[in-house]
Amino acid sequence: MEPLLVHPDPPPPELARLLDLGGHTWKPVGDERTAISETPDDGWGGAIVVVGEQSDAAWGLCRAIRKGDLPVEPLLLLIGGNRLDELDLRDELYDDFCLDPFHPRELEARLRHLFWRAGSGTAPELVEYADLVLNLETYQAAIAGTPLDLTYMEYELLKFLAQHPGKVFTRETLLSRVWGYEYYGGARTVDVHIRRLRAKLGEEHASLIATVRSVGYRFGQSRWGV
Amino acid sequence: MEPLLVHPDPPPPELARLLDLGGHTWKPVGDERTAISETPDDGWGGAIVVVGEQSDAAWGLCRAIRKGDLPVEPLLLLIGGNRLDELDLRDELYDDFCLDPFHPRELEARLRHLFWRAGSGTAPELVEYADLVLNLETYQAAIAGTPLDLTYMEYELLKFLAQHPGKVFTRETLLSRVWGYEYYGGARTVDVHIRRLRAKLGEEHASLIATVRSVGYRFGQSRWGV
DNA sequence: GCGATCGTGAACGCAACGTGAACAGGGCCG
DNA sequence: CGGCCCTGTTCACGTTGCGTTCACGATCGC
Repeated sequence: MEPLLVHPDPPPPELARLLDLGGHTWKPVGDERTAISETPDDGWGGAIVVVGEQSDAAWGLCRAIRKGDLPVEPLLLLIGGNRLDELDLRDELYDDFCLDPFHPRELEARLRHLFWRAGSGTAPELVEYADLVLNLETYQAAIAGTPLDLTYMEYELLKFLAQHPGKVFTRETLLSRVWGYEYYGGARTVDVHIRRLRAKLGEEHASLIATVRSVGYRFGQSRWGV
Repeated sequence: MEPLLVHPDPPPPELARLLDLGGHTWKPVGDERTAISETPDDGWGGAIVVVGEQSDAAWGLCRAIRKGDLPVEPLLLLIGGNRLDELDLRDELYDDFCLDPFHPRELEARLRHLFWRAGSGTAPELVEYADLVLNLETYQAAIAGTPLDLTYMEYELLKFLAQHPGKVFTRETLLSRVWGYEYYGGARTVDVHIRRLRAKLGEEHASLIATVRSVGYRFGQSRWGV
C-alpha cells in the first residue's frame, strides 16, 4: 500500500498514533517542496491535512495537490470545529473532512470509506477470474477480451461459479442456488448447461470448469498440477 | 431545488430545524413503500437517513435506494458514535456520514460539499450518446442530426436509458423509476414503449436498445472500462 | 467387464418477446 | 356540447429463443 501524505510535520500525536495502530504507512510533510521531493515512486495512497493555526500553509498544500503537482488522491482534512467556515468556497480542495478533536473510530471509518470510493467506487461491478470478466450491470461476459454470448441461465450459472472460485458444488446445490428451487427429476440439467458453457468458453478455456467425479463441478483453481 | 428525502418519519427535531433554517425543502419518509409513492416528478435532491435504534429499517431503505428503486443521490447518514461499527462492510450504501449528535455547521458543510460533488460531476443539460442527443431543457431529441418527434413517456424512457448507458434495467425498475409508481398488471407496457421508441429511432439505430432476455432492456453498448 | 457417472446430440415444449390492433381517457377545436 | 386527434395502456396472437428432457455412447472406478 502506498504511504499517506500527512501534514504538518510533525503531525498531532493522536493522529500519528491512530495511523500506526491502523496499520497505515505514512510520511510527515512540512511543505509542498518537501512533499514533491519525498514522493514515492508509486505515488501517494492519499493525504491527511490538518487545518490548524497556520491554515494558509495547509490550504496551499491542498491547492498544490489539486493542481496536479502531487499525485495524491483522496484528500482528507482534519479541521477544528471553530474553523468550519474555512471550508466555504473550497469544495474543490478536499474529498472529505473530519472534525478535530476526532473520534478515532470516526476517522478510521472515513479513511476506509475514502479508499473504498477511490478504489471501486466508480468502476462497474465486475466479477473477474483469470481471463474471464463478468459485468454484473450489463449482463455481459467476456473471456480474454472477446465477448461471450450467454443465455440467462448460462450467465447466472457462470456468475455463481466465478463468484466462488475453487469451490466444489454438487448439482443439488447448484440447482437450489442458481435455479432457486428444489429439484427432483433432472439433476442432469446442470450437466447440459455446463457443457454449453464449456463450448462457449472455447476449447482453450473449457478447463475452467472442472468435473469432480461423484461430487459435482468446480470453477478454476484446478491447474492440473501446474 | 428537488426536495430531500429524510428518514425516519418524523425526523429528530434538531435535524428538521436545521434543514428548515438552511432553506432546504424536504419530506419525511417512513419506509421504502411511501418513499416510492411520494417521489416527486423530478426526483429527489438527496437523502438523509438517520441510523438509530431501528437500524434495520434505515439500512433497508439505503439498500433500496442503491439498488435503483429510488432515484436518490447523494445519500448522507446520521449515525450515533456507538453505532460506527455498522458502517463496516457497508461502504456502498452511503456517500457520507455525520456523527449524531451533530454540530450544525458540520452537517451544513457536509450537505453543501455533497451537493457540490454531485453537481460538478453531472451537470449537463444535454444527454448524449453516439448519434443521439437529448435536450433536457426543450424536451427535444435528435438522432444523427434529424429531430425525433417523441411523446412524453417515450422521451422520459429514452432519457432514463440514455442517462445510464450500458446498464440493464428490469421492467419493474423502469416502471418504478420512469413511470414512478408500483405497477401490478402490465409490465408489457414497457415493451410497447420500447417498440415505439425503436420504430422512431429508425431501423438504423433501433439496435441502440437491446433486449436482454429474461432480464430487461439495455441502452447502448457495454462499458468495460469505466 | 460391469455398473455408475458423465459427455453428447437432438428433440420437445414453454415462456418471453415482438407485433398489430383496439380501447380509454384527455385536450383541442369547431 | 360533440366531434376529432393524440397518447398511454391493454389484449390477443404468432414466433422464436432457450431451458429442459431423453436416449445413447464414452469413460472411470472397482
